[in-house]
Amino acid sequence: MQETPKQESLFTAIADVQRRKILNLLKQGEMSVAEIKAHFEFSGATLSHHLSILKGAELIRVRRQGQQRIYTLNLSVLEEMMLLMNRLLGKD
Amino acid sequence: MQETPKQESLFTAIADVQRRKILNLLKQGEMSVAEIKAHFEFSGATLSHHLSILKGAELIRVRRQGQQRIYTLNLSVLEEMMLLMNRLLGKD
DNA sequence: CATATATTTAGATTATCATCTAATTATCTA
DNA sequence: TAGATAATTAGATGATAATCTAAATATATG
Repeated sequence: MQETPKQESLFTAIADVQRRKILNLLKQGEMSVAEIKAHFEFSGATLSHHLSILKGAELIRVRRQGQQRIYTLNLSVLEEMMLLMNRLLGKD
Repeated sequence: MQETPKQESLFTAIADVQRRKILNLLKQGEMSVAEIKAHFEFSGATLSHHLSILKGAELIRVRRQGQQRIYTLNLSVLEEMMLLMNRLLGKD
């Protein structure tokens, strides 16, 4: 069974430890970039980069609220990710 | 919850598409290096490199059989991997 | 409208990683 | 034991990715 670019992007997205930390953080609930940033050492530009990769993989969603951007986990893609993992690792 | 080096190595191991293909291939059953190699374009040295990363993550096991080395999936670590994914992505 | 705040984008740098060829190790067999 | 076969290891190279600073964009507010 062939792997799609979208699936590829999921594996790439979770390959980085900082991005996994961001995902974990967002399990607490939606957060602005500044709120997320408060949990990390790296620059805002780097955070923006990671968020864009997570968003590209559709693991998170954004909405605008004034001058802030609020990020949330995208649960449906998380579920798809689990299916993918099952397929990669499972016996079917 | 803190991520261990072993868990880190699992995410790194599945990050590469070729390694994911190797895992998929081994779902068919155990194989020697030469048998695995027959499915890919890259050199034996590169294959050896990928196998060593998968082995480092304990996703596969090796045993010797004459001058060959036979690789098999390590199902217990695959299950652990699923738990990890659940924890990363799940709601708990 | 000018300035402040929030975030992203551009461009450069550095580190990591996949890959290669050549050399090495280990095993088998004539 | 010499030569052949199987696989790994060493060392180098090129590509990709994480990170930074500086600049740009967008929004809010005095």
